[in-house]
Amino acid sequence: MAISERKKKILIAVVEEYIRTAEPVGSKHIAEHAKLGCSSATIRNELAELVNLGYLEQPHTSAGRVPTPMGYRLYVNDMMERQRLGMEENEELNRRLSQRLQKLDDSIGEVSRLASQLTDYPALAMTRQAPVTVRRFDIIYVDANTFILVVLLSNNAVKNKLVRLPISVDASMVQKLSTLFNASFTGIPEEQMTPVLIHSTERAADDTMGLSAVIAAFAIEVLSESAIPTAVISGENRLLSQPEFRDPDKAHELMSYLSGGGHILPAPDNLAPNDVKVLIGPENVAEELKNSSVIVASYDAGDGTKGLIGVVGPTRMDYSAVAAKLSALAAGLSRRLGGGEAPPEGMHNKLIIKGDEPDGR
Amino acid sequence: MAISERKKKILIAVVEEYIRTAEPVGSKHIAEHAKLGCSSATIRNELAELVNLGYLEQPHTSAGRVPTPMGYRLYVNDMMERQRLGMEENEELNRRLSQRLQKLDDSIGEVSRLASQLTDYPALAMTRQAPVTVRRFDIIYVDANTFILVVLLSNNAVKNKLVRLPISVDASMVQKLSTLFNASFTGIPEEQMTPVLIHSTERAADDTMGLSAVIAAFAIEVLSESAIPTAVISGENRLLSQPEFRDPDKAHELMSYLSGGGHILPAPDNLAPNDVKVLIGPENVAEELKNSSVIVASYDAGDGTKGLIGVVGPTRMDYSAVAAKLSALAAGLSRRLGGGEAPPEGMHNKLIIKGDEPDGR
DNA sequence: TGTTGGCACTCTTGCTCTTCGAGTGCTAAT
DNA sequence: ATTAGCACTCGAAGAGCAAGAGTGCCAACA
Repeated sequence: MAISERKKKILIAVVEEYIRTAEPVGSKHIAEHAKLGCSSATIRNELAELVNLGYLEQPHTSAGRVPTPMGYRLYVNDMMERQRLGMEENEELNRRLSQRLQKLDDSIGEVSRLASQLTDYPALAMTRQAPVTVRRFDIIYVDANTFILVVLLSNNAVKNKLVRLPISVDASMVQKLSTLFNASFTGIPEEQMTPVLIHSTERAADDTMGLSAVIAAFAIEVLSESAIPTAVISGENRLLSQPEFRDPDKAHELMSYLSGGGHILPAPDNLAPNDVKVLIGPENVAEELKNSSVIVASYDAGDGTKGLIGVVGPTRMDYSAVAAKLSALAAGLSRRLGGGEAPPEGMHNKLIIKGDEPDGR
Repeated sequence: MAISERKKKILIAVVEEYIRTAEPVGSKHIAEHAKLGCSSATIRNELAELVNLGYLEQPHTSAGRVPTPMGYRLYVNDMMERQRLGMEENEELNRRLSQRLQKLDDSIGEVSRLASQLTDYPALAMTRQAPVTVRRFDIIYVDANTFILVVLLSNNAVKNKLVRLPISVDASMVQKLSTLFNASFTGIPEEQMTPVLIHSTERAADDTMGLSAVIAAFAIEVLSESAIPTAVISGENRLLSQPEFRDPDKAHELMSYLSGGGHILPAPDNLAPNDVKVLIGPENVAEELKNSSVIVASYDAGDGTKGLIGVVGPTRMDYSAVAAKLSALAAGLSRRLGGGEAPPEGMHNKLIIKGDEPDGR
């Protein structure tokens, strides 16, 4: 159903004013500020119709109007100015982004923090790995009781583990095992690392001390860790600056749901890279999010790995600004992490450096 | 100044009841519940004196009494029942602890989360590394354009990085560099990895492609990363369930201070391992914490690395229970991470609560 | 001297009642 | 179709009031 041009303008005025002030918007205000050439009475009539159509509602009879989720949806779909970040702003963003990605660990956490800082809402970042395999095993012999396992994964991540043994092993055994594992454990998914396979490797190497089991266990652990998507949320406290969360119970409910992890973000794959998706109020599946909105952008980290950056806020959220920022952020990430083609702007990183992971224990 | 036995009992009653209910405690209640053989009038007299002495205060003339920071301090120093965790509870704790420490990465984050879950307050964990050095370099040659840098640090952590080069290198060069770095870059602190040293290595290896610089940069990066203490906070949202943070502004203030990082915890070293320290209200240095209390336990992660686990809450905090839990957690961590000698599982170390000068200002 | 019952006093909390103002819906005039 | 005008509604804010909890103090008592 098409609605008149004037209704659109009025709806826009209500949504944007409400986003700005969090107060119900009255007809008088619109008449004065949105420059349509008509009086508040006319606008009152229009507003009444918009309420009938379901785009607006009033908290009580003698208050101004507030957008419904349906109203926001119409606004987002058809009317929203698709903001673009200014040049300086974009550069600033990219500067901060590359600064953070240099950190050794936890780049996903850094991304999440950055998104939250930029938008001033709680933000959430996750990556979902395409199924990975081990591309290569290395075993560094440190001393008779100690060696370091290093595996290079198909997504170019490197994982390692320091292994200490109660008994001593000689270097040749380690060498032999390394060769065997590279022969039969590379390129296969976790499920195929069966006890049978492990056992046969053990025999082939004359390994009486269960080293094969240790190595295989590590491989399996690494692969299964990579399979579960990791999500990091940050900036939860920013919720509290929103007037709709002045009620500590509401705030607490949502915040503990958020800290619970990343069931928040929608299906990971059905988003084209650099696409931005908006979920308004009841459009969210989770009960806890029915009064909130979520904006998600996806990026492509190369090697089939997809990532999402999302932001959570009240339905009265600055969709336009947040969408623009997330979109720019996702684009920046895709550019930096994504497939081989070198980033156009990156004169400074001659070497393309890809992740690592510490271990410690 | 010594105060009478009865005053002590009354103070204890007030503190514990207030901790439980967050409501000012009246004389009648004490007369009925704390079984001293005297009437509410007597208690009123005693309460008035305790107010004069500065241990209690009343929000307004006709309300019950509430402990002052000084009152809490006296309670914590002299009167608190040193709680000990029950056997089952302790086992449960250790079970959950070892479960979490198995995770590949981010064990400090897991510790922080566990502490927060156990105590139901926001928790913070950090480690401060003793100065580390590289114990060993390994360079895994993957292909002509790619190799993996692996360094083993003096604290047994292993760090790695995948390096891709725009040009090709042969394996022998990599081998040579590896030997050279092991000869001159191991066992030295970051400051001694000077451009001069790097340059001389470069010449010694006939390295015209700046590989030495890449490797040295990685070593420096790793060492400097290890030097900065990392702190992870979690469970901030639990603040919101405390009545004293029903005011969203107060909650927001503290929460954003907390997410800001770990300036919260006090001097890291002057705590003996497994010691517990309590900072009450104004005893905290940070302005934002003057109305809150902090309980910290330290543990020894071996190799000179110290760690802290802390919990933040309102001054009306269950000092006894939280101190017991943190102490048990710290003991568990020391046992698992710490140097060779493992304290026997069952016997827990003596719980020492270290007082602070009640001066505050 | 320390303890206790009693009583007047104080101050918060929760309630109702009122006022005020913003914003509406409707009607009649343009 | 628009507009001015007006009566009406409803929430927010404040005043006033009663109830209740808890105190401080005094006089009596062991």
